[in-house]
Amino acid sequence: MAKIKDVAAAAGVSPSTVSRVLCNGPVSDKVRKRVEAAMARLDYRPNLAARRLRSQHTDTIGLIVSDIRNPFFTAVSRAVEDEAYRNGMRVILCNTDENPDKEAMYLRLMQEERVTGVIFAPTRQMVASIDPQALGFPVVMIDRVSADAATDAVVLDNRRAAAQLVGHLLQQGYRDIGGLFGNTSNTGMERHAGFSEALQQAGLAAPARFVAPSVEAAEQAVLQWLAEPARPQALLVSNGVLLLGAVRALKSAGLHWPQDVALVGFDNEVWTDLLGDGLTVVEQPVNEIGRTAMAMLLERLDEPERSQRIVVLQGKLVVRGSSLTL
Amino acid sequence: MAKIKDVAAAAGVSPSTVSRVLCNGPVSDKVRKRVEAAMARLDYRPNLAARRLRSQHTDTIGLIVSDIRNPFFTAVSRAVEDEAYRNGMRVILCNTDENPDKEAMYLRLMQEERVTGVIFAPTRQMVASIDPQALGFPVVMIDRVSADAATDAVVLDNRRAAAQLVGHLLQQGYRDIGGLFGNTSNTGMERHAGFSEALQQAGLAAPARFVAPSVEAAEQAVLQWLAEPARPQALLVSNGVLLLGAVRALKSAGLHWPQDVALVGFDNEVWTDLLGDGLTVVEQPVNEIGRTAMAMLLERLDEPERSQRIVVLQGKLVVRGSSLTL
DNA sequence: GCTGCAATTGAAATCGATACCACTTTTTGT
DNA sequence: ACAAAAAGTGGTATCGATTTCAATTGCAGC
Repeated sequence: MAKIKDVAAAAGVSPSTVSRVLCNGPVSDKVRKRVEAAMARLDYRPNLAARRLRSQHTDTIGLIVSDIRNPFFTAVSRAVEDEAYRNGMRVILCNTDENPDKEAMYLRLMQEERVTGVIFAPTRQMVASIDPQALGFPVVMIDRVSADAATDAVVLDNRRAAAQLVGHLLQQGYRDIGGLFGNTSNTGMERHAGFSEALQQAGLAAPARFVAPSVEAAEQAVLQWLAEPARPQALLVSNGVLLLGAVRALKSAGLHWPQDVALVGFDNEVWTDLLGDGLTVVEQPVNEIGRTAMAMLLERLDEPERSQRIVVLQGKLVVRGSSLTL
Repeated sequence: MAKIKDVAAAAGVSPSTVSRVLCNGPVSDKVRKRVEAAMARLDYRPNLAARRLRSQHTDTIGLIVSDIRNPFFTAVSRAVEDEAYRNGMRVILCNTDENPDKEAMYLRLMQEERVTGVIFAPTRQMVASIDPQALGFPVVMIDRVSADAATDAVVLDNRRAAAQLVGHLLQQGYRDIGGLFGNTSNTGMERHAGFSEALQQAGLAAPARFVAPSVEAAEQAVLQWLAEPARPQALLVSNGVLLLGAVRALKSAGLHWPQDVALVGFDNEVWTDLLGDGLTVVEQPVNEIGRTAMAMLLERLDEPERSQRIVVLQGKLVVRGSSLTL
């Protein structure tokens, strides 16, 4: 494979000049044309490893999520990647499966890659221990931040979104409302907080359960809950994965919404409006989350010393049949 | 950030020795311990760019798909990434949006990255023009290969799968069967071939339509088709994305399956068993596809001269309510 | 105690680009 | 027309690791 020296020889110039052509440095048009012709003739491809080593910038960002198969992360990833490539950056994607060991391992990998920055959806254990200073690159957290995080972040207004769902259920006449939340992420905790507050303000109890963030765990929990005598009239479910589990549970128990139990949740996944009269959900602005995270990372790189910033985005309540009046 | 020289100085050895510790070369236990202590003390992280440049292997593979938001590719990607990381390799993910220009651009990027190999789901236009020799790295194609491809490949037995669906519909008593296929991928073409053959063998017509691979295009096409007087009794839809469009179309037209029209398709997405009595589909072995593709890439790297190999996997017919007897 | 071989270690070259500096040529201003 | 500034070009050092080769050490066998 041709290298810069070969191109230089073929074009009758120095390697420096070829490099300048590559980087849009000052080169006369005549020479630039000759060099470009030589590159084309030799089918030259600059070696990015060499370039990164010498120039000390990798133009690469890390994107660390729990599981790309979660449609929320799929959508966010896609938005991040588009925005990254648009800015001439590469993305390294990592799945942690909510496993703090994997998180640590991938953060280490990011250091070895000398990434320019990282966009990270951390588990609850990890949130507080992320220190961009020690890591050596800026971090933008998404989806699961707490107030004590030391980085920029893009989050949904989880409390408010949960409260909105509760408010909607109250307005529809429901009083016995249960909440199901993921136990590994801060997001679950915040949604739980919003859920509790809203119900307490209404003077109602706020029975909540916490499960591992998997379809199966949610399905089992819901099955069990609905089999109990004190079954809630309505169920609020904290994210799309758990919501799928809840739907499966209702289906296998032969229960229907909203007659047997009303169901509301988070994440406007493609199937939520196909089921019966549709599921009422809070839709997250997934594209905006991804785009914003990438934009914040770029801004931070531009201006490393600016103060920490947290962008809070609002969800959109999408009312469908699963939460109608009894 | 500490470099190998600093570690060497701290441990009182030469950089060569540190490098040997890093690469499990021959080092005495005593020295190895000292070096490892020094690394830990300095929080040393090897610079992968430097390592790649010098060692001439990047341990990185490219994964080029049309859109990670397509659940089929999501699942395959995840499998590829797991298998890659398990073998100490990094993955660079690219979305081409079925756009040949983007495909070319990303292949070029892969050359600049000096990737070890690429796993690629190409558009129909691209399939024949991929030449691993010219590219400089081995390629394993997935999902959309034709007989004239010059690379290793992992594919579903698309003809047979389509024929299976048709056979199932025939057995259930359907005779007017229409097919909807994506017009950008070879996969669509093969499924169409299997569909046509099966119907011709039964002495029946095989009306088929081709659309852009998007939910919207499929929805519109199905709406229009079902509004025509010569509406088919059953519809076979070529992949999960189009299937979603078809479901939306039926819903908005107020039609029900299987009474108004039977519906079968590809890709066992999470929502296919939640709708009514469920959708009959062929499930692709997504994990196996990803794992196998990665494994084939590794084998090819191990043995560059071995003859081209195509692994054909079988889909699994999952019968549900959408295709029951009239 | 000496020889020979294997196991360790170090010195220096190298991977392929960019950065920096110095030098030449061209352009600009007066 | 001349000085000063700007533009264009080449030479060389350098990024941070691995690799190669040579040198040293340790140890077994006699």
